[in-house]
Amino acid sequence: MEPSPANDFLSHIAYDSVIFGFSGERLKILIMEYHNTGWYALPGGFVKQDENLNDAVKRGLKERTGLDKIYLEQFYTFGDRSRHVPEVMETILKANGYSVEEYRWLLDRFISIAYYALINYEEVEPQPDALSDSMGWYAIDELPRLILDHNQIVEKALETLRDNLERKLVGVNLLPEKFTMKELQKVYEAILGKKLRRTTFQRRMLSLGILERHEKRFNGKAHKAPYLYSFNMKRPT
Amino acid sequence: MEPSPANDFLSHIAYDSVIFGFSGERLKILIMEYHNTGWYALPGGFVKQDENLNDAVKRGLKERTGLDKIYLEQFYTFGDRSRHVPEVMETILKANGYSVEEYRWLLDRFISIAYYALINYEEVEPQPDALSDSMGWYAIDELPRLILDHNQIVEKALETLRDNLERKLVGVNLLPEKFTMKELQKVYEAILGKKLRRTTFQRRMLSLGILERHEKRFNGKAHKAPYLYSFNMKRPT
DNA sequence: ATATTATTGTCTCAGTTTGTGACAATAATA
DNA sequence: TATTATTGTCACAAACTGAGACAATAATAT
Repeated sequence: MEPSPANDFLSHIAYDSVIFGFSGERLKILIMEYHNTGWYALPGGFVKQDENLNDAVKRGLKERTGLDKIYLEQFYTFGDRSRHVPEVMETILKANGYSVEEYRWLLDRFISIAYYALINYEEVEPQPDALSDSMGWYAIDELPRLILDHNQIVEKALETLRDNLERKLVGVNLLPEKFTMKELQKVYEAILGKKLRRTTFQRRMLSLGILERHEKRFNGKAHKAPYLYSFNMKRPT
Repeated sequence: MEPSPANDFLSHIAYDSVIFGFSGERLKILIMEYHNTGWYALPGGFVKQDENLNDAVKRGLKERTGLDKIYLEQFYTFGDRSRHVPEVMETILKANGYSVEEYRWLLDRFISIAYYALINYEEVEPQPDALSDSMGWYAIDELPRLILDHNQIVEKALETLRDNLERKLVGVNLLPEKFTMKELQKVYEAILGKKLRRTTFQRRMLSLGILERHEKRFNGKAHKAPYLYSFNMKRPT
């Protein structure tokens, strides 16, 4: 997030984003580390007075990843009182040399609207924000402890992603434009956390009629080369 | 909603609830009518400073319906700038004789967290709030025009309800404790907006293994009496 | 008592989808 | 030219679904 005079933003309202990427056959998310605290958190931000909520999230995503057209979905709004721990933000501000006076609004209680994003891992150059000195990928089963309720937020994001996987075919958003059937299967397996049967998976995907088959990809490996496919539908924004 | 000094509530944050009931073989929702305006709206409210978001919604639901343990689900948070039309709230306040000065915070921009609730129609005694003179049931295909984006909110609630119907078996929450298979089928048909095949429906419901069969219900009708069933799982809160 | 009526619970059979293994095709290597 | 690892497809069984048939049965009419 970008500290700024209070009146630029709607008070009490924040968003957090769980940005999924896929690499090395594993599902990962982007985590920020705050300066001088050893604390980890989800990338997030605030909503400007004259800005749509969804646009605020897109803006933040663009700043952190450089990407414009990302699969993005709102999945839950977290509003428990217990997520209000002003000491956390106070410590972060101090560790960054910001005046607690000037940014007092950050110490208020916030309700956070949580989004998850699916991106092509290879296209991203993670950009830490002003308060954090790094942003990096963490496999979802090897996350550090995150501040506040951010671990719960990730948990719920994963749940939702799994629920939506079959119904909305979101898996393809984690891959490059063209991909092999095996790569697609690996994505599904990483999200669901279980192995799938190759023949059944291939048959089902093909029967959906939304994959377009292209040329083969020759890997230089000593076996039959797989076809490349692309997703053949307008992807949701 | 209950007008009140600004500092009792979190600014910029509201909730709206789409309360579904089932009666006369139709799916209906509770709609409020504001005093002296002819305007209709979803029942909603605000979150107290020291209150969990979910508890605020439960509190509001209790006030409007008298019911305590309701199936309740958060489904989307609406945050477009376009939903900020201060003239609407101003008119409503004036029409009710409230001082616009004192309740100026109500004219601010609000982000609304939307919930849907499923209740047993017969148990409810709708209670209008201070600003409205009536609250009544409207069939979902005969809704009046609602203020702001409330018609869209209902639309999205319905979509979500339909999506969740099969996965979460929420249908039973609209019926009394014990119900016949035919009644359950009518609920499903009302939600999905289409007829279902009796035998297939019955077979599927029974195969789920979550319905408990009880005594028959004798309607006094000249035909075989149906069994009563009850739902045999802890219902989500 | 007995026939009639409307609805319910269950079964059957065909058609479709899914789980599972088999197998030929094929890039690169030995 | 044989070998190797994988890919695309098929075949068959098992499970599930759509659609109709039919007996069982509460109340009413005869």
